[in-house]
Amino acid sequence: MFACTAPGLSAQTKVEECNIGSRKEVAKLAGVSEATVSRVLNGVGPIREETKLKVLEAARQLNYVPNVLAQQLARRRSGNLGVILPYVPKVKLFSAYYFAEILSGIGETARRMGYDLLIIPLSPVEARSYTNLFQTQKVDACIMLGSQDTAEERGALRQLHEGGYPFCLVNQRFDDEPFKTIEADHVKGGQLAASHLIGRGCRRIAFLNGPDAYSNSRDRMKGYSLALQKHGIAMDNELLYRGNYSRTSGYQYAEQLAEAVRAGRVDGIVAANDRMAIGLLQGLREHGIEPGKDAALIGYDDADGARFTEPQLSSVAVPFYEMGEQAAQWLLDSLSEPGAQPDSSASAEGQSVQGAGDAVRPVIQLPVRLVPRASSLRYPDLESGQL
Amino acid sequence: MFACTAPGLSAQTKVEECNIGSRKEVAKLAGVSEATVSRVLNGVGPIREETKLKVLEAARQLNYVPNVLAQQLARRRSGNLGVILPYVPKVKLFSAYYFAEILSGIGETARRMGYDLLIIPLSPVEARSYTNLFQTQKVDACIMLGSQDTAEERGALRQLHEGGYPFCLVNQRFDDEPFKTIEADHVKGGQLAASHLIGRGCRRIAFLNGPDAYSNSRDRMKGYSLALQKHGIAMDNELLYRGNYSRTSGYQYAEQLAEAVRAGRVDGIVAANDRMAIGLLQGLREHGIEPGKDAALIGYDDADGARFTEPQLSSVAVPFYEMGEQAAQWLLDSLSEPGAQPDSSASAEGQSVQGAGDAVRPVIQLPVRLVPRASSLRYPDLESGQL
DNA sequence: ATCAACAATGTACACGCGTACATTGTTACA
DNA sequence: TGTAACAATGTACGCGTGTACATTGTTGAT
Repeated sequence: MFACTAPGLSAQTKVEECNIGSRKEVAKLAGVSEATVSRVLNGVGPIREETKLKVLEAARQLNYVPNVLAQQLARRRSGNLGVILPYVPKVKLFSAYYFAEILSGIGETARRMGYDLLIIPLSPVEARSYTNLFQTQKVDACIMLGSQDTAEERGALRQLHEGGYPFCLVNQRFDDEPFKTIEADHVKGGQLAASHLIGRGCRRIAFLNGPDAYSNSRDRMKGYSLALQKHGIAMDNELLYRGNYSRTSGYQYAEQLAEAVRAGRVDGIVAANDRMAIGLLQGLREHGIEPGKDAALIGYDDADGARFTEPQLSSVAVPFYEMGEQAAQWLLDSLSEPGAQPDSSASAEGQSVQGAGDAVRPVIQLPVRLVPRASSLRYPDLESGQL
Repeated sequence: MFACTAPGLSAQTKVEECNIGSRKEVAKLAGVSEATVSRVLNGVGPIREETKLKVLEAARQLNYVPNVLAQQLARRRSGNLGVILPYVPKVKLFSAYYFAEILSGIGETARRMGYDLLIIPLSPVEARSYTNLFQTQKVDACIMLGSQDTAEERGALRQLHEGGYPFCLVNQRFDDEPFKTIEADHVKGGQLAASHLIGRGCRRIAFLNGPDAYSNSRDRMKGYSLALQKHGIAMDNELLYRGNYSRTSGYQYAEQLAEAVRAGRVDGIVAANDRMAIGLLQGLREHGIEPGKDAALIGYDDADGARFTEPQLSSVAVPFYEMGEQAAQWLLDSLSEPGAQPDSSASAEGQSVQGAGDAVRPVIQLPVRLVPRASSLRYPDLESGQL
């Protein structure tokens, strides 16, 4: 009847029983009560060694595996760590370096801590309510990727926080909100990028930024402007461009920027991520501008692709993998803390926000690192008019 | 007491009750039995319109959300689609174009069909037993990514199949096994790649392949050799190289291949994936060989990076996203089929293998597509000795 | 000898849901 | 008018665990 009665194939693994025995059968075979079986398998309470062995042997013999679903119900814990992926039209999220790295970090940590990863791609249609996710008990905690600072999102997250549900944002900070957040020091990153170009002799530095709905966009902008200010270079609004972090959106500015470089109005470009930078780099070359020579170009993220281009793309490395690791670690640690009432952390952190303190704001910032490559070499002696 | 009693913040969303009411409370408020509540919410059996409204109103008022854990237990279905990720040392899997695309496809389809994605990264230590996953009821079905053809893996999958657990392999075929499989036509792909180079005038075509543990490696090899044979070019074992699909492993052969090109022993190179091709491309250029000019180079997969290089990399596009979609679709469809006994498909397909038939082998093959770019241009007039 | 303390185990129930079966009220048709 | 069919709902139980509490047997101190 069952497949395990199939003939010859794979005598490799001897399966003594094929259908999954339940706890009851184990108890009967071992000659003890179900409770004892449970205790043995969970290592709870004092058990006579002999009994323990009997139970374990019976379990082995029946090929017993506890039903996780039932455990979850009884324990009122799913053992799942949710990962929310935003819906971005026409973009395959996993394919973005950024997401892929963070997910890897989360996945590894979750595995180590005995949690499973429940991936939840947001639907484009349904209203954004995260509480539902927790109410159904599908997840014990949740990590939000790629969320944007919109009123709707802010509201949904507040509701979550007020409900005392543990969650953590990665690479997106909501100012004036007490949300757990892991991010990188993008102000510093923007500063590093711009300062690097300045150090290479650039004085007219364009900045191709991404949407302001991302705190990291705003942070990089701040860093860029700090760097200029520090070196006594005036900000020029004409040199600020806005893309959407796609390669295409970088490519689209190529003509305009090539013209500006040729006219001597731009001698260096900071792009807010590598995808845009790569698109831009290719476009510039098509328009006869050689990055690293006619103008310096630096990207951001230090994605794989930065090493594929010609010339190779200077960038700012962001520890996405580590950010994922830490987010998961932090969140899962907080679950096993003493005051693990869903309420506790909410109210505690609420205090720190109500009060003066920014000190206790639950935001962890990881450092970024400049990665200079050929695209930002730029020989100052080849200024403009060279072509 | 609860966080929802917090003051001012976010009057945005009125939550009438904060703690999750259970079915019992809804029943009481609506003045019906729990069974009726259940029926209304699941749309089962005939219900009087008036009762239905009463129940729905009560549920709304109590902010009732069914406990998924309990549903899963009662229904004996988790509603989770498992995705097994192999453990590859030092490789962040999500970051591979290949995985990212497939996962996106799976994710989208799963979402559409009401399933959640349970990501299961294999641990490096524990023995490879997949049955446990099903026995614990964590997943209803499972998609295997990146599995290799080893004795251990074969055994584990057989066990799964014999247990009647529904699973599906993606981009990896186990010959002589009745496993559900979605792959691409890599024989054709290898043929396309090699034929393309031949069409561009190449006659001494090196092949940088990946490990033979992957069926797609073997298939491409077959395609490569078919193409040569078809054009009357003799196979030369000296021209076969073996990498591990990493960029580094491509880079490592650069010196050797540059030398061969220079010596006129090689005028075209097929690489079995883009990562190796990109590493190779960069290495070749460092050694003074210009792909697309001194020799033709073509990669495989048509990853993002293929458009980043200089010259841009010719490649063979593989519909990874669609493969993910179809795998998920197929698997989830099969769950709701009439003969949805875990046993049925196993025995049925077992037949087809015991018998003569290869016709019913549950393998779906998707087409691949040549994507010519600059790296395979190669002007025949610049044969060898040009440098 | 008595009784407290404790080890070891069994009994009983809760977890929150789905659903088979029983029950009641209504309709239609003989 | 009797009855079969059916609509609408309630009752009762199973899903497979975890665990509080009860029970029994043993030990050690009084």
